Amino acid sequence: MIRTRFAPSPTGYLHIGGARTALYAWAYARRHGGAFILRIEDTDLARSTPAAVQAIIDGMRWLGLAHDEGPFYQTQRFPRYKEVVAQLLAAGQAYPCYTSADELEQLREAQRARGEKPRYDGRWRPEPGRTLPPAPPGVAPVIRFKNPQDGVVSWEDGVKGRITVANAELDDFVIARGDGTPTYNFCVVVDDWDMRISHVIRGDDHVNNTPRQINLFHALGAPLPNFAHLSMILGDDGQKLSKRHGAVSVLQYEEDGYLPEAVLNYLARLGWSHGDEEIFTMAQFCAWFDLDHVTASAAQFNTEKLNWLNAHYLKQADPARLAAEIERRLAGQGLDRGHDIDLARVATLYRERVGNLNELADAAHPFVRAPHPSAELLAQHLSPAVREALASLRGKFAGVAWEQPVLAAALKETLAAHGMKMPQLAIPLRVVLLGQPQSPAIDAVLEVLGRDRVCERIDAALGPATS
RNA sequence: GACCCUAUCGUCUAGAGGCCUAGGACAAUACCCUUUCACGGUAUGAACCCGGGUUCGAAUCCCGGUGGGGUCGCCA
Repeated sequence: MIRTRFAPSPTGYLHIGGARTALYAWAYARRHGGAFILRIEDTDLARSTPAAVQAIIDGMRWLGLAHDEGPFYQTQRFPRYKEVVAQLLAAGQAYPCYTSADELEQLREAQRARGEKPRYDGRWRPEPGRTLPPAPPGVAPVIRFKNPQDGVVSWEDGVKGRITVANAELDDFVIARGDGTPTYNFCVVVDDWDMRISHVIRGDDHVNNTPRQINLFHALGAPLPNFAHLSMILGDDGQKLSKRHGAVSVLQYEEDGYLPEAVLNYLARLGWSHGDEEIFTMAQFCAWFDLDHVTASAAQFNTEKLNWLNAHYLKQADPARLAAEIERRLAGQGLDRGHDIDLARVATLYRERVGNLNELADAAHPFVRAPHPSAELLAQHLSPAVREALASLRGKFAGVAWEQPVLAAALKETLAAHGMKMPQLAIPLRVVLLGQPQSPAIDAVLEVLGRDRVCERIDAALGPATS
């Protein structure tokens, strides 16, 4: 049974890198008919917040990455961790350490000065034949894991291949703090063991933790899961993503008018490939996804390609769905009431010309509220000849059947009668009706706008002087 | 600094020794389509980090260099 998990720490929102990690872990489980587990790693009581938990869950929901089990919270598993710590202590595989934070800092400083890798020196590590100093009174010790000192730890990483680290590089890391709460490297192991995780798919930044965790698995007599480390995603500018720089919440993409399927497709393709396939559904992705084709090197985020995918999905999106999205956005501007425009028709008209939902809502704007083209714009487009043609067109519009072919015919008659070419009349008409010189085919716009609005707007533009 | 990882067009990538005069996609440029602007279509330019090996033959394997990234917390 394949079991994967996504294990974010709730210290912030779900960003694009986390989303991709979740996506790959999810797809891997789906691909193999396994289970995808959501686990909230909130052992850092000081930094974890319920709001962040909610933000992560909301982000996952927006993307449609449903978990089969969980969410599990590490803070609710403290008794279990305590039990395992006690077990390790009893077996002599962990020990209390009374070194203070200050002493540790001094130690690291000295090591750095000597050009060494800063690490705990094992001063409280019990060894046969070694006498430890008496425990300082009043100090609550941390518990450290007794890491093997010889040999190497080696594993076959699902994306990076064989990775080998010497135990001499590792120190005895803390598994429980002075206050008794367990720490990350310890909890992950106990959880992955208890939850029978078969494939640990996570960010690149955990590669260095893996050998320690493997040693812990061994000490616990637990079976080893497979590990796969995804390399990181760089910003559009090639710089590392951080809260300060470019790392935005996936929900920000929702705000910015992206469709979740576009974001998902983009993320799927960022760091993984299936030959030349660029556009595919999540069902296809799940059928194809494999670790072998995940790239080992870092990938740079490219907003333009995301935009292209978004435009692609917009073109084939259901008009009713788009109408709801437009409505939601218009509501945000207080424009959702007092109109009888069929927004689904507006969406059909514009969905292949815009890049995102916000642009779509902007395009719908003049359908819902009469535009106010500036005097300059009107002056620029409404020459006397144009006004004349417009007036006669207005006359035709009053009595004609309101259907696109009929409207097109009326337009052509007017053109012929006034010796004009289509753009000469269509562009001014666009300015008058929508407040801008570009739009979809003018006859289609006319039809969706409706007779009343069209006539009102032409009248308003021509003013009382013309009749 | 130490350790670990990594390196194909500007970007995402295909490529698992001969199929590569290196393929696709985004972006760029040009043209076509056209009722404007888009969309769409066609075409063009654009890359194997460097140096050594191994081999009849290397983008592909090995070593070194360089660049990039990660980690070195009683954070996760």
